[in-house]
Amino acid sequence: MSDGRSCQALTGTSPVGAGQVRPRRLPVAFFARDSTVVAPELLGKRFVVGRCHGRITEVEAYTQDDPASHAFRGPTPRNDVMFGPPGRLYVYFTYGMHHCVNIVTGRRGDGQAVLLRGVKPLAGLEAMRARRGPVPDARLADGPGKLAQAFGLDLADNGRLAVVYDDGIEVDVPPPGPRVGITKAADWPRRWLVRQPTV
DNA sequence: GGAACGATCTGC
DNA sequence: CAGATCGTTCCC
Repeated sequence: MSDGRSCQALTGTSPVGAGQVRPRRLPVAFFARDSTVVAPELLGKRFVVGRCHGRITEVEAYTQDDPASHAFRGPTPRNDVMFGPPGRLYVYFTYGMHHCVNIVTGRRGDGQAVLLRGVKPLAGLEAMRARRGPVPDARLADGPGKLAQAFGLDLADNGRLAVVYDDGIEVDVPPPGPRVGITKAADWPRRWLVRQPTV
């Protein structure tokens, strides 16, 4: 920890911490805002679970007044974490076979979250490949279910603290577009993707 | 107690 | 474009 080598790994051409400034972990306060504000700001940030790191490339915002949100009808055993403190992972199981990963936003009691829909793998590629099987690296985590599988996240991780770093990378934040994979309020412009797929 | 429906992915 | 596959939620 205190030797020079661990610092070296965070500088230079390494994909981890490739920005100009020292990587800074996003504080809980970052997430204690409306999901429609937090979501676009998460683009270009680095999502970390153990050794697996990924540059966030696609997100969707869900608020409590959103008919498409799990929080729309109030707290339930499944969505309870959404109403808890910000900065936690809200993981749910769907379609009988997939997990999806959110980060809770807003104040305690709000019922908001940002769905992580895609990241570009930066580190821990071996673990991701092992979990995802024979697919191109670019396809390891370019979808909500794939992202959860690549990072090894499931219901056991529901409510855990989210680990996200700001590497100081400049991201051209695009205007939001309609959401996908839902039937209710799909046209609400609450989906953000980085312009160039290779952030 | 039962039925309908997914914030999806993959292969045909 | 349909099938996989099962937990959650809602209705009776």
